[in-house]
Amino acid sequence: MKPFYVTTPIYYVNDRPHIGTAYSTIAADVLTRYARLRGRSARFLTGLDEHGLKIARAAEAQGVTPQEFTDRMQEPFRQTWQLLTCAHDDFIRTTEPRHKRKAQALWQRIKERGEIYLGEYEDWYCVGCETFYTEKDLLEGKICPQHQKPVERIKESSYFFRLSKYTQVLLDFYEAHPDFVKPAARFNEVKSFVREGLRDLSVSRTSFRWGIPVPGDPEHVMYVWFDALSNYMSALGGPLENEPAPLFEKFWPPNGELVHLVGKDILRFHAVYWPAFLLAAGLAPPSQIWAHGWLTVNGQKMSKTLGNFLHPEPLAEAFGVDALRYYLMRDIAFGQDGDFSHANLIARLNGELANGLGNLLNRVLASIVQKSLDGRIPAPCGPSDPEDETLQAEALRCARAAAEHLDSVAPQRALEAVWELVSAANRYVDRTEPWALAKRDDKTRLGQVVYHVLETVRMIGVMISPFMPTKAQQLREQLGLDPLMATEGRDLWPNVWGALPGGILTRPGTPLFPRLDKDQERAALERLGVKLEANAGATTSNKTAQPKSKKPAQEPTVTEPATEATSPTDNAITYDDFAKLELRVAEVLTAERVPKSDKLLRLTLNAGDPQPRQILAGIAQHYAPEALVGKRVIIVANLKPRKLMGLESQGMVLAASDETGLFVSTVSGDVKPGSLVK
RNA sequence: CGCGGGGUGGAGCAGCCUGGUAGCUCGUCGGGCUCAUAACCCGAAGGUCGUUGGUUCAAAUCCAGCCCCCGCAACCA
Repeated sequence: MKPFYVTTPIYYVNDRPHIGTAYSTIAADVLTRYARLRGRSARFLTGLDEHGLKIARAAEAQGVTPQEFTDRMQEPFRQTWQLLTCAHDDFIRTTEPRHKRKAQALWQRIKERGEIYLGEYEDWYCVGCETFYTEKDLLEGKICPQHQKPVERIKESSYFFRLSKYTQVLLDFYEAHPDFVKPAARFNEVKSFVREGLRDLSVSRTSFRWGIPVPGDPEHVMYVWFDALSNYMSALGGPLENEPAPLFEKFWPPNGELVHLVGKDILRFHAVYWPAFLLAAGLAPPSQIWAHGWLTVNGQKMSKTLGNFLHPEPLAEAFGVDALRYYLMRDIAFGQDGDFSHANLIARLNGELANGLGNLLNRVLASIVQKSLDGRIPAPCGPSDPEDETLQAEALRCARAAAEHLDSVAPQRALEAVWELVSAANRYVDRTEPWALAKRDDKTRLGQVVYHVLETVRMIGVMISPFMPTKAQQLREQLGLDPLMATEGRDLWPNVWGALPGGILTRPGTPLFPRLDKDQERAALERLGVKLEANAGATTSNKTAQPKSKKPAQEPTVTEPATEATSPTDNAITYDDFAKLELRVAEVLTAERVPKSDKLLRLTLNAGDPQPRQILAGIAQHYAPEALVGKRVIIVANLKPRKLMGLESQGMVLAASDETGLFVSTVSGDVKPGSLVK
C-alpha cells in the first residue's frame, strides 16, 4: 500500500482558526490516524500562507515588519491544532527559507521548460497604493477606493504561465482519473470550467514586495497561488534538485498517495492550476482533491457582522475536545455543506457518547466485572450461544463497514457503522442479562457474556481512536490495556475476534463521557454566549409543536462569542481612540431601496452639513424605507467614504442586532440634527 | 436568464445515478428491565416524498415547467 500524504489548505495567517478551519484540520488528522492504524505510512501537513499585500499592510499598521507580524500571528494556529489533538507531522509557513527556495525551484523548472514567459499585465493602477485594481473594485469614475484619486490604466510587466496550453491536457487527465476530484458534483464544476477554455495566468506581480522573489528577476514576486500551492511540495523537500529529498520521493505521487483536503471555495486552484503547474514541471499531480462544504452555525452563515464566527477553543473547553471532534465528523456529511448546531452537538454527546458508548462500558465494567469477577477480564472465548454469534458477527461486519467508509473518506458513515455496533452490544447485554447470571452465580456463562461485551468494546475503542484519540486511550486504560501503538506494516484494525487477553485487571474510572444534565447544558451554552431561543426538537421534550418557521427561530442562536464579550477591559481603547470617532445625530430625509440590492437602503440625511449626506445602510431586510424617514439616528460622521453598489456611502448608521432582528439607533428627545454624540 | 445546494412522518437526514412494499437518528406514546451515566431493550403512532404535467405496467427515483428555502459571488462601513 502506498504511503499516504494528506494536506489541509494553508490558512491565511491574518485570520484566526475558526470552526471551518478546525473542521478541515480535524478531518486530515482523522484520516492520518486511520492510515497509521492500518499499518500504513502516513504524513499530515498543515501550515500558513504568510505573504501578500494584506499582511504587509497589517504589519505596517502595527509598526512591525511583516515577518515579525506573521511570527506572532502563527501562534494561535499552532496552539489550536495542539489543543484539538491534530498531530500534524509538519507545519509549513510560506515565509520559511525552505519553502521559498523550493517554490523558486519549481518556478525555475517550469520556466526552463518554456511554460513561463514574460508578458504584460494590464489593469487599473493607483500610484498612491502602488496597487492594481480590477474594474469592479473601483469607485464610480475610476477612483481608487483607498485614496479617492483617479487610477490609471497601466501595463505592468508580468510573468505568465501558459495555462491555455493545458486546457486539453487537463481534460484528458480528468478523463483518465475519474476520482481526481470528490465529490463528483464538484468535479463536474471543475470540468465545465476548464471546458470553457483557459487563459494564460499571470503569475507574478511587481506592485508589492511581500512575497517570494521570482528567480532571476527580483523585481517580481510570485503570484500568491503559485507561492501557496507549492507548499505541499516544498514541505517534503521537493522538487528534487541536487540535494536528496527522501520525504518527497517517498510521499509524492506516483510513489505516494497524495490527498488535498480543501474547502469548496479554493477547489479551482487545486484542481486546475495546481495540476497544470505540476504537469508543466514534469511532476505528478496529486492523487485526489477532496472538497468539503461550508459550515453554517445554527442555520446561519458565519459572518463578521453577526459576530457569530465560531472558534473551536471555547467549544472544546465546554464539551471536550473529543466530543467536538466526534460531533464534527459524525454530524456533517463530508463533502456537503453542513450546519454546526450546539443543540445537535449536545444531543449526540448525550445520546451517542454518554448513553450509548460510555454507559455500555460502565454498566459492565464498573459493576458486574468488579462485583462478580474480581475486576478481571474473563478468559477469551468464542460464541456458545446464538446471542454470542449475533454479536460477534455484528462486530466483524461493523468493523468492515467502518473501514470501507473511511477508505472512501466518509467519516460520518464510518462512525454510524461503529455506533450500530454500540447498539448491538447494548442489546446483547439486555438479552443475556449478566446481572441475573451473577445472582445465580453462573460464573461460566457470566464470563462468556462479559468477555463478549468487553471484546466488542475493545474493538470499538480501536475504531474510534482516529476520531477520539484521547477517549480511546482512556477506554483502553479502563480495560487494563496498554496504549494502542500504531506500527508501520501492522494492521491494528479489528478484523478477528478474541484479541482481548483474559485475566488482566481492569481499572474502571470516571464515566468516559459524562452526560450533560439540563443545568450543565444551560451553563455551557451560556458560557458560549449561545441562547436557546425556543426548544429545539432534538434536545428537549417540549410537547407543544413548534410552528413551521425559518430555521433560526427554532435553533439556538449565537449572540456574541463569550470570549469577546465577557471582559470589557480586554480590548479597551483609550479616550483618545474614542475621540477619533465623530458621532452625530442625523435626521433621515429620504430613504429608498437600492435597485438590485437585497440589503442596502440609500438614505439621505441631515447631519448638520450644508448638503444632505448620502449613506448606504445594510438594513433593507429589517426596515421599510418609509419607516425611517423623519427618524433621528446616530451616525459615524467621519468614516472614510466607500462605494457600495456604485453609490458612495458617506458614513455609517449605527444599529444593534440580535437574534430577533436589527434596530437602528435613535435618540430620545428632539435633538437638533448635527449634534455631536458623546 | 450569474454559480451551486436543497425541498421525504414533529426535527435532522438517507434513498434518487442503476424506477418496483418509503429507511435511519432524535422526539412523542405504550411496555419491559433494574447491571448502568434517570442510562439500556422492545413495540406503536405519525409521510398522497414542494407543485403541475409527461414517460412507463409501475415514479420519491427518469423528463419538462413552476413555486419556495439555503449558500457563494456582486451590495454587510
